[in-house]
Amino acid sequence: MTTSPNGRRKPPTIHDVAREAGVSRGTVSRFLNGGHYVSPAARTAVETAIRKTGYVVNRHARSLSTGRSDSVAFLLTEPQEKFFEDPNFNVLLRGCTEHLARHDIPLLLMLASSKDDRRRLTRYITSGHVDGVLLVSNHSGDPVAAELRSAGIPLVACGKPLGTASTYSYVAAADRDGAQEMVRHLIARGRRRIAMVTGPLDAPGGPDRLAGYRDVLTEAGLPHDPALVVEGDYRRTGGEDAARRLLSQAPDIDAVFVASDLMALGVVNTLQKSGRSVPDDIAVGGFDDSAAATSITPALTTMRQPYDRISAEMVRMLLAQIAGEDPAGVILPTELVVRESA
Amino acid sequence: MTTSPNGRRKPPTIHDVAREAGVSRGTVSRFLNGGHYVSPAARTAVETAIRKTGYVVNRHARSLSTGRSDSVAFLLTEPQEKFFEDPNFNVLLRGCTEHLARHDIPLLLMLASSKDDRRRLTRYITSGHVDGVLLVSNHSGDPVAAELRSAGIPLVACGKPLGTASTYSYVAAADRDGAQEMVRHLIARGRRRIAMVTGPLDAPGGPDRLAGYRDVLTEAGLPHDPALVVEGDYRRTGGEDAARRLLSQAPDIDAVFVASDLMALGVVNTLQKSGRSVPDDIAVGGFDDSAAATSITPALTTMRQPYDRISAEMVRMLLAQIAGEDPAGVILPTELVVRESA
DNA sequence: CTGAAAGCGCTTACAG
DNA sequence: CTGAAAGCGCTTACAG
Repeated sequence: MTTSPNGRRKPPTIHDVAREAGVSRGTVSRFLNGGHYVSPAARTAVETAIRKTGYVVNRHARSLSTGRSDSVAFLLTEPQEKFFEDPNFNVLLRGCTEHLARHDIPLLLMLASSKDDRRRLTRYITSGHVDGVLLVSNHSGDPVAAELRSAGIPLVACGKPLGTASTYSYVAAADRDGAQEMVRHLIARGRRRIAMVTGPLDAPGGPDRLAGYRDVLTEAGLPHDPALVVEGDYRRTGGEDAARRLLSQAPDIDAVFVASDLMALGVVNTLQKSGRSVPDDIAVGGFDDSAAATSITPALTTMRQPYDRISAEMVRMLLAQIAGEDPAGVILPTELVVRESA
Repeated sequence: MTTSPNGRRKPPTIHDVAREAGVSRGTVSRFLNGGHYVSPAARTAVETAIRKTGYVVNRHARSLSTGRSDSVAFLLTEPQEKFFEDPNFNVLLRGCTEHLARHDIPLLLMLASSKDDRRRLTRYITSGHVDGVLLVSNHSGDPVAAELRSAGIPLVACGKPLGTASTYSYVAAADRDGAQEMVRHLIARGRRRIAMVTGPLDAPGGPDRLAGYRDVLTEAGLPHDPALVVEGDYRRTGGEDAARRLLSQAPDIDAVFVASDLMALGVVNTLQKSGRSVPDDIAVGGFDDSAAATSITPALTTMRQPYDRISAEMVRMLLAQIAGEDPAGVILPTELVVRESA
């Protein structure tokens, strides 16, 4: 390490290591890239030299040479920006960061709020600055996803894309099965007049959870009353609005299945303010098992989404795709977590 | 754009632009880097050529050449990992990402959970992979911060470092002033037996908020009863524990100032479960004005931390430092937000 | 104001 | 198994 005029140390290069080890730079590079065609003696010498010099590869140089960037983007597109206020987001972002770190791959966080952002980021990504994209976007037919795919960028989305022609990979929870299980649980608790607050129906998860709810009503021989279903927006305030509407158009409900914990918080709050007791008067079941679930009284009974596994799978699939594998979809099971609200 | 064997498009290079514009690559580069010493004619030709070719600079090549990476790290170190579950974290992370995006600088998210992580990331950073670091670490004398600084890496921390010898920049809220204002508010509401749940006292903000509380007790001629002060950990469950202890060692309190909203949620919950009404029996004041503040009933009266400004300042200061400016500290004012809990 | 050329630190056929 | 050398796409003194 020499010191440059500005006081910052100049890191050792592959050249320093080669000199130290008494081999050529090519040999050092080969050692760095898997160690094929490197003799034991050379390997030892290089290992020692690396330790001695404190050498760390210059990724810019490597990237320039290989054409790979060895980094990936975590992209949040506009319609899902509110997800940022959702505790699930943290779990997902954190999981992805950690799993990537194990492969020594940095994560670039990208937020596409405006159309301008979208254009800028699409350009950035398609210019080869990242090897692939972890996409959080609930928008059906997100233009970004389409553009990225058509540019050949490896991509894994969180949530099952709506529409048929999804040409990209995704990882999702078993939304329909999970919804079924929750509604069955509500019925097992003796509830018969079960309402539902759905997520946006044009976003992944939305229609499937609603379908699961309907499946079980039919299965149990319960009537399908349109007054029982209200569309929400995955926000707490949306839950409050939904509960108010439900209370006015179907005041006799004895349970509500809410498609997200955050909305469920709003629902419980509004219900309690209106004088209803949860779960005695009205049972409430959520979806997610986010940190929010245990933040209220009564603690929320909910369907656990395996966000830890979801992030692990997203990373695994993205790396596989970067390595040349074809896109695929993965569905992970949810799990009923019974607490106090239902 | 030509198409390579693997089907991915090969992006145009500066060479393509130069050919298209009928100038040398040097001229294109000069145009790209500020446009100095470029004639109007050349400028126009280059602009047209860039548009026509869809050219985007290859940052790896640029970085290799300049020695700058044009990216920064957002680093969360171990003691503060729990911050990840704090809604404030999102606001901060998001703000930093957005402000950096305006300068076209990507943010690399880094989590240092273990000692291994710390070593790996320190190496990564000091090897010139990023130009600077936005640090979220509440640990006094964080070894990472010290190492980074001694390696000459530009660094801006969130929160005022404890200890005297802080050689790095920071942005913090006016913790002591804010605490004072909240306690004065409690007193103005007629409260006299005011308890406090502090943050960790070995972390930024902790001691200052406690000091502010004490300032006002003295100022109001109120006694300093050790039974009134309990140390928390910035988590919701920590708030619950603290409230339980308070209730047993000082059952006659009529107000609690809690050093964070998340802890305040736990405090309110425990208070209510014990049969106390908030704010009638016991008023509760929080700190942060995070999303959590309005998630409970009664809505939390709290001190607003200007996280939007904090992130803006952090980015501004980091870029200034990268450009050669000396480190500095910035303190931003807080603001009382009166809701229902006090 | 502009071009030719060196150099940034790697990887990777190519010859041996 | 190994070395010499070309090449990745930029920037930046240097000459003009």
